[in-house]
Amino acid sequence: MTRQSWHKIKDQVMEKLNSRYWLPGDKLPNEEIMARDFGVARTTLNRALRDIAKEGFLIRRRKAGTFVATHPVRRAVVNIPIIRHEVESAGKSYTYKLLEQSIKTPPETVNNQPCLYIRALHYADHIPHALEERWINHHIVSEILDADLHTISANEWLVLNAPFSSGLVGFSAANANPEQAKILGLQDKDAVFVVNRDTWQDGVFVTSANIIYTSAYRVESYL
Amino acid sequence: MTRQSWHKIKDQVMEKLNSRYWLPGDKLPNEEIMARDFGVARTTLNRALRDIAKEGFLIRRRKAGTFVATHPVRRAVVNIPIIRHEVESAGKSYTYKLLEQSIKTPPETVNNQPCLYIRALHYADHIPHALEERWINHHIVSEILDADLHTISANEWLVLNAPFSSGLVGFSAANANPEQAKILGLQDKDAVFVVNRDTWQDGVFVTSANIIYTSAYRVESYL
DNA sequence: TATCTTAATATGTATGCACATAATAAGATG
DNA sequence: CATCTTATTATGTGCATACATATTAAGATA
Repeated sequence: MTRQSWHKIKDQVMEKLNSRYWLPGDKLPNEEIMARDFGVARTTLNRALRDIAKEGFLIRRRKAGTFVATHPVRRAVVNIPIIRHEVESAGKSYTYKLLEQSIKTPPETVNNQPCLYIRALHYADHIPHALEERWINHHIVSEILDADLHTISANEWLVLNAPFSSGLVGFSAANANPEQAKILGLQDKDAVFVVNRDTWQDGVFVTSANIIYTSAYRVESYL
Repeated sequence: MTRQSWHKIKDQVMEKLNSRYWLPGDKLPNEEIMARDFGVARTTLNRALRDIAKEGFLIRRRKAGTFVATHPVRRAVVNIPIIRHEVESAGKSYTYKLLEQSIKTPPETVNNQPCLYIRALHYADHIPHALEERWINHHIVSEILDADLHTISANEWLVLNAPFSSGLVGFSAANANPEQAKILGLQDKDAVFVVNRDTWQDGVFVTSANIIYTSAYRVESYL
C-alpha cells in the first residue's frame, strides 16, 4: 500500500464535507475509528483534522468529539506587505518622498506624550500611490532618530528594526479631506481606502499609522 | 524535569526573535541541535518551528536550513462572518429586507449566462447596516429557488447549504452611487466600504456578492 | 433532589524511530 | 571547463506508543 500523507487525508475529509456526506452539525467518528477507516495512524489523521479545524470547517472538543461546523466562520488571510514591495511586485517603479518629520503631541487616542510624527508619500511609476501618516514612540525605538527617513521609509525601517511586535490592523473607507485629496491628486470628497495599523512591543505603544490609498486600491485574499 | 509543550518552545523561540538574539537573515542551528538545547524531541521542536514559519517569521528550506525572515510579510487573519451574526454579536437587533429577486444576465465579468440576482438590505437596530447585491448561479445551487429569501438571507442560506466552496474576498472603498446612498441613508458621494466576495465550487462559479457598508464600518484584526 | 466525586472517553501532544524529499555540495566524466 | 551523477544534509512526515487534559456521564453522598 502506498503511503498516505496527511494532506491526502485532509483532502478526503474535505471531499466528504463538500459532497455533504457529513452535514453541518454531524458528529464524526472518533479518531481511532477514522484512522482505521483511512488506513493511517491516529497521529496522521489527527494532524489532518486539526488543520481542517483551524480553517473553521470542523469543531473539535475533547471528550465531546469532532463536529461539522454549522456556521463556519470564514477566515481570510490578508498580507500586509511593505509598501515598496507591494509597488515593485506590481512591476512598477517605487519612489518615496518624506513630507514632514517633527516631534509633537499626538491626539489622546494615539498616545499621551510627544511622539515623532511622519508624513510621507509613496509613488508607483511616479504617480502618488499612498499617503502615510504615522506616529512613532521614539522613546522606545530611539534609533529611528538617527535613521535617514528620506532614504528609507519609516514603514520599512520599523519592519526591519522592530519586526516582531504585536498589533492591530484595520481597513476602512473615508472621504478624502482637502489636503489628502490635493496630495493624492484626487477630487475633494473622493473615497479613499485607509489601512490603519497600531503596534505595541511588550504592551508599550510603538507606532500608529494610517496609510491612505486611492479608491483604486483593493485588498484581496483567497479563502 | 517538567514536560515542555511545543507552545512553550514556540514562545521561547519567539522571545529569541523579539529580543533580537537571532537577527533577520540569521541561520538557526539545525533541528537536532536546537531540540537538544531546548531539551525536547526533534518532533516537538519541528512542530514549534513549522508553526512560527507559517506565521512568516522564519523561512525554512530543506537542506538549506531555517532562517529569520528579513522582511516578514505580516499576515492578518480577518473573519468574514454572516451579517446577522456580525450584527447580533454587537448586541443589536437584526432585521432584513429583500429588495429584489429576479433572473437576469449579469455583466460579463461575473458570469456569461443568466443568473439569479438578489438585492437585500440588512438592518442593525432597524437602521440600514449593509446593502447586499448578489449574483447566484442557480444552475448549480438550484435548491435556492425553493428557499424563501424573505425569511433567510441569501448570505446565510449559502453558508448553510454550500459552505465549503473556495473563494476570493476583496475589500475596497468607493463613493456611493445615488441609489445606494438613498437606500443606506447617506449623502450622495459619501464613502462606502465594499466587501466583495466571489466563490466557486470545483471550479464552477457559485456566487458573487458586493456587501456595501457605510464608512462607519471597519474590518479589524490582530496580527 | 441537589451536589459532589469519580470514572470513562475523545482529543492533545511528547517521544523515538524510520524513511521521504528537496536542495546543495562534492565528485566523476567527457 | 562544463555538465552530469551521486552523496550529503536539513527539513518533512508517518507510525506506534504512552501519557496528559478537558469534558461529560455515571455513581455516590448528603
